Amino acid sequence: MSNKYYISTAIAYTSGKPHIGNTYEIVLADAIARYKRLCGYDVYFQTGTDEHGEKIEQKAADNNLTPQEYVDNVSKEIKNIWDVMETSYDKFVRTTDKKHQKIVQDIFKKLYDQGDIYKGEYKGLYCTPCESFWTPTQAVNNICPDCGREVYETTEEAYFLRLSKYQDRLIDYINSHPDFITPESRKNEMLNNFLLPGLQDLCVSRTSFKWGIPVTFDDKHVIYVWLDALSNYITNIGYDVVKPSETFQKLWPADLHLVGKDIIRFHTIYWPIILMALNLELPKTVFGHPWLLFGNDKMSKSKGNIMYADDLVAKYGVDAIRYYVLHEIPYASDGSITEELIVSRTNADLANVLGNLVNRTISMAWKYFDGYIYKSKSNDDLDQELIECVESLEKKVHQKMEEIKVGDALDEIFVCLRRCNKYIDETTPWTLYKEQKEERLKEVLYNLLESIRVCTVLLQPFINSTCQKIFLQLNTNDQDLSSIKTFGKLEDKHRLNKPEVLFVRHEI
RNA sequence: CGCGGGAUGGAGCAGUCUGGUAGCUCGUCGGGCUCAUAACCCGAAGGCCGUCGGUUCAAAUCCGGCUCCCGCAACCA
Repeated sequence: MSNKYYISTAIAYTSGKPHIGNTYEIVLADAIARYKRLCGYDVYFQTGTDEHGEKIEQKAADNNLTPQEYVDNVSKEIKNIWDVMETSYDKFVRTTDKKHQKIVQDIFKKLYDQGDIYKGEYKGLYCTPCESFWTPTQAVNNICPDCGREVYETTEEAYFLRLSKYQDRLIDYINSHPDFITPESRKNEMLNNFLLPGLQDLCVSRTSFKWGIPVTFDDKHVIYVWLDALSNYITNIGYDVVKPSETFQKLWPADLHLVGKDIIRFHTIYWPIILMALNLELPKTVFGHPWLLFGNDKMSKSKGNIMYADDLVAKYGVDAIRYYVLHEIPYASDGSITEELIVSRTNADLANVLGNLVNRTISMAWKYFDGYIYKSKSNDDLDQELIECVESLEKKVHQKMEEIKVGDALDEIFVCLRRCNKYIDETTPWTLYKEQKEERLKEVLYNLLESIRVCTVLLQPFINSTCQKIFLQLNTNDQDLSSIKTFGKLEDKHRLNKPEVLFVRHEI
């Protein structure tokens, strides 16, 4: 029984620097990947960049670079942002990798040979800057609905993927696998808008530009985006049209594809059909996550409301930004980000609830016992209430994470942290100290420190750096899930390190 | 009548499936405490749960009409 877990993000398009909304996905994937590792899974976490297409060709030309030089730069920039966000991907793939290109060519040929790809003609209204075709109802008055520029009637010889052939199989699959597309509203969209009315075949090649993977048997054509980009999920883990590797056998099918809601269609219709045509299993779950809006508006350069992850991290710290995006996007509806919101969220949760709790508790341990802690066996009602809250936490977090409700999982942990702050006021350690109730004071501090430790163990997937700082202050190596199965892992007569402020408060 | 999601105290959300004193975070006001990062804890004010009608002993919750907002609507990262 393999306990592998294969999680992916969509690969980022190298048309420019990704903004905080684009960066959300990698952070979300990272939190899930780290959580699964904490749970003992053998996790494989893949991300990367999608580097072909006409838009890239033009951008490169605008910058007086070759397309390869251009994507090398942007891919590096994207990878850097992923690193700034402290994401723990196992592999960063690029669609310009030789190996990927070769296997995509093999896949294209295989599908052609077996009749799933055929040569035809594409006719439609095309917007060159947007690199996209539009239907007459979309492009009213021949104006591109996306950029407002004029579209032109174009006819192009092209290869098509026979989607209709697999349509009924896919509908059955979706209906019999309720977890395949989440959230459920996305599933309905796919079924009602595309599958049930009947699929048109998908155009999978272009002759209008060169920057793409060539079709081996017809050199006018390059392979168009989706067959190239989607295949990254298998080409980088050892897929081969003749003999897939052992690694591939172990890792495929993927457990979770994380994608933006804008490209859910490609991942839940085109990709499954490509896989069916290759006679491969389908990924277990595709999650179409919502977006991060600036206030109520979509982030865009023309609106001038773009926020970049690296700028925000420089200003507020990586965990403040990770916490913000993970907490703020509920599950099915879009989230919102502004600097004011970041500041108030950071102050309220990270500085006031978490940071201050850790600081005041460790400060008391130093003030009253010179940094030593003493294990107790307390049975006070107040203690029991706190301990129950802490002992039930892992299960609650687990449930939320299984549903990919990361913000809710964080909320559960913060309920416990708030409970700790309340416990301090209930037990008033400073009074115990004055009244020289030393044994009780030891108990209270122990319960607090152990509660903090448990919460910290569970916070690791989300804000790892901060958790490492807390563990250092607690001076403990008990950081894995097995250490929180029973309350009371911190050892008797253990000595803490000095307290240090975890999050400074910001002014708006 | 294209499909789907939503409308809950000042803001953001949960609760709706499985009807029965409307809950959480932030904000406001009052109080407490002093270990701590002007933080923490307690209390209060503030909602006819979008609207109209129906079912029921009882509706935020079930059924129907209406209004408004949002997503999707095919080769767009």
